[in-house]
Amino acid sequence: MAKRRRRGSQRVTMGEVARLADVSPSTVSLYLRRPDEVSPGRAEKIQAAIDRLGYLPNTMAGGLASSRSNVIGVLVPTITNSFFSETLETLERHLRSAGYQLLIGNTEFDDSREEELIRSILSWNPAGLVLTGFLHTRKSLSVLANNDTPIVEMWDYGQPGLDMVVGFSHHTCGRLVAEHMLRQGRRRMAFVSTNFQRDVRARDRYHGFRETVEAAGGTVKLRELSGRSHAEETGRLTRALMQDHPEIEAIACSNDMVALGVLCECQRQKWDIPGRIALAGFGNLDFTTSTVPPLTTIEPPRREIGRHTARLLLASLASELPEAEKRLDLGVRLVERESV
Amino acid sequence: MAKRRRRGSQRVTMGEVARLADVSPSTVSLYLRRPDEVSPGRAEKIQAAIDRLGYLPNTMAGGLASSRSNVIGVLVPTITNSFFSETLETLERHLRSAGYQLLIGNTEFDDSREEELIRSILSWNPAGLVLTGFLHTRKSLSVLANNDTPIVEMWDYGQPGLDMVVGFSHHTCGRLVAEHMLRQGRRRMAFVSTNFQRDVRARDRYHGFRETVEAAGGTVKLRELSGRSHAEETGRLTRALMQDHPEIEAIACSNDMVALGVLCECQRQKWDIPGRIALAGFGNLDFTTSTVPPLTTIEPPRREIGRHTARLLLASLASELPEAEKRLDLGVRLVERESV
DNA sequence: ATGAAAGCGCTAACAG
DNA sequence: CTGTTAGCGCTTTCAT
Repeated sequence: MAKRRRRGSQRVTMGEVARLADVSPSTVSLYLRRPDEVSPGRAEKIQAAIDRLGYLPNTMAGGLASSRSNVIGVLVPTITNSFFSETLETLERHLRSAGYQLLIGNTEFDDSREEELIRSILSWNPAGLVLTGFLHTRKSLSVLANNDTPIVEMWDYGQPGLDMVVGFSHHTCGRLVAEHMLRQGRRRMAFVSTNFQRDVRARDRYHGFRETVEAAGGTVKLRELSGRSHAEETGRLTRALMQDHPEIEAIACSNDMVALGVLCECQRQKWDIPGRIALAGFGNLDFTTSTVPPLTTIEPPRREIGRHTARLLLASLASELPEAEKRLDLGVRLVERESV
Repeated sequence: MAKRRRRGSQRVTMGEVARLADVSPSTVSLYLRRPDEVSPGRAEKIQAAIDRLGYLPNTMAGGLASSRSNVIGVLVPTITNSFFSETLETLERHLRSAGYQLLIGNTEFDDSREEELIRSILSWNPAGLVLTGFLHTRKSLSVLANNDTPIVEMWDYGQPGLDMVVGFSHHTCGRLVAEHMLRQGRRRMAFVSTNFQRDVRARDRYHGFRETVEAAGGTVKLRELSGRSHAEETGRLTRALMQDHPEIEAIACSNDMVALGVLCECQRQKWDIPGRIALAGFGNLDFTTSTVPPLTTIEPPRREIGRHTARLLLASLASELPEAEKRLDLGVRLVERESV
């Protein structure tokens, strides 16, 4: 049944629909875009022809002719991470219901890959572009400058940005955790983190943490994983950390997965949390409510970022976004549970 | 500097490059596609013009003219799930290096959304299509039948499929866990699962588990979450389960996140694992090595699915795939740790 | 090796 | 409300 025409792009064209419905192609086109501007009788015949032939419009032809597209490019460091993937999911939902298609690119925390992806996405003539963070290569910047596509930089806040910004301050996250631990009387602290090279935002959180702790007269030992959060390495690092610095009273982690690794190691070593040691994460992942003890963490506005990014993009596309509303700090919230 | 032409699709065209390089547009086109078929001198001038103007080819125009595209559509139930997202990441890497762009769609475990997405992706005239599983609406099937796009159905195995298949048997996963538990002398079992409606594959694992246990004279109590794995609900369900059926000696979970919830609840209730109760998950997520005790689980070939899906697609696109190699069972592996 | 010409399938004025 | 007429920016024969 299938496989009739090899290399057969779109099988049935608008022209064929038009012929079958006995109207002109432009009427079909109009019907597809603004159905109620076509007389009911013809509309019906056109729809019948479409169904009969199984017609699917050719997006490329449409895009070329109208010189605009319903594509929105989104670049994230990795989709293998519930932070970004939940943002993506929300973004997709909102944008799709407005008729847009996401073109998702994985930069793998690599600026030059981002550059390549920006080019590749721009060549689709996208209606909008969403990037993660403020860090882009000089070349990316110049490509972007030559382009009037609306851009949202998300998941970060605090720098001017290229166009629109939707995020929050990671520095503040670190500060909030530090303040909370200090309040509980802890002074000797450590920060266990995924690799800073991979994740610049983890570094910002670290800086916020360290500055706050030190300003209060405390100390911070840093332990950086070699890559993404890896459970075994986290355990090993934690063990070594506690051996080298048995005085440590609190550990802040760059994210909840790392914190889970630390927590398990503490269970294993019978270091009571929060008696012997306090522990905090970042992300408020689902499991943090159920660990023993439940994990104190930071709730980042993952889905809100998606929602507002979509909103700003759509407003910008409709030229309805005043300059003053182009930057949005969504803020974060400390979730106090029992581990600190 | 920026914002010159509003609604200005592509700023610089191939024609302008051609003019600046003093060649014809078709030579530029040729240079872009097969650089070594133009004379070195002109090639150089063309490249200079491209750089000078910051030319980016218009993908839509190219696609329309050649009536083929470098798009490959991928439909997954959710990207918010490391199973699919790792497959996606791998798939993307392999396909991108072959010059393809992924168009990713989220079906949200909803057949009719899948149908809509299939149409939407097909309208891009994609070079290939990747779907998750075998379950599609009748309409999706008929749209697909009218189309000669290569299709891979992934993450499942055991049915004929539409074209190519890359996956593994979820039924086998359930069986492997059951056999392992039976071997350890357990008979009274339970299966705690994410919602079957959302995840048909979890149901297959359950069936594999149940059939094997019952064939050996054991029993299986089923507890189904109302949605995706939710830590609090998992804890609640586990507590109730153990209260209603204190005789239970082993719990198999539909995935590792659920297992983590159960494990934490057991810690909380001081039910020794595996002494009082054995526990197994599915997924071999990173944290499973570090929990106390480490979690026995099933390793699904997440990244292999991505790799082989890319391989089959590419081979099929090059018409180099014999019928016999269109179906691939990647198998799974039981990872025995200390929780069973 | 290069260029001229003819579209790809659709949209967007415009005229009726 | 409907049809005619031009393209959108590129690729692809086919000559040269």
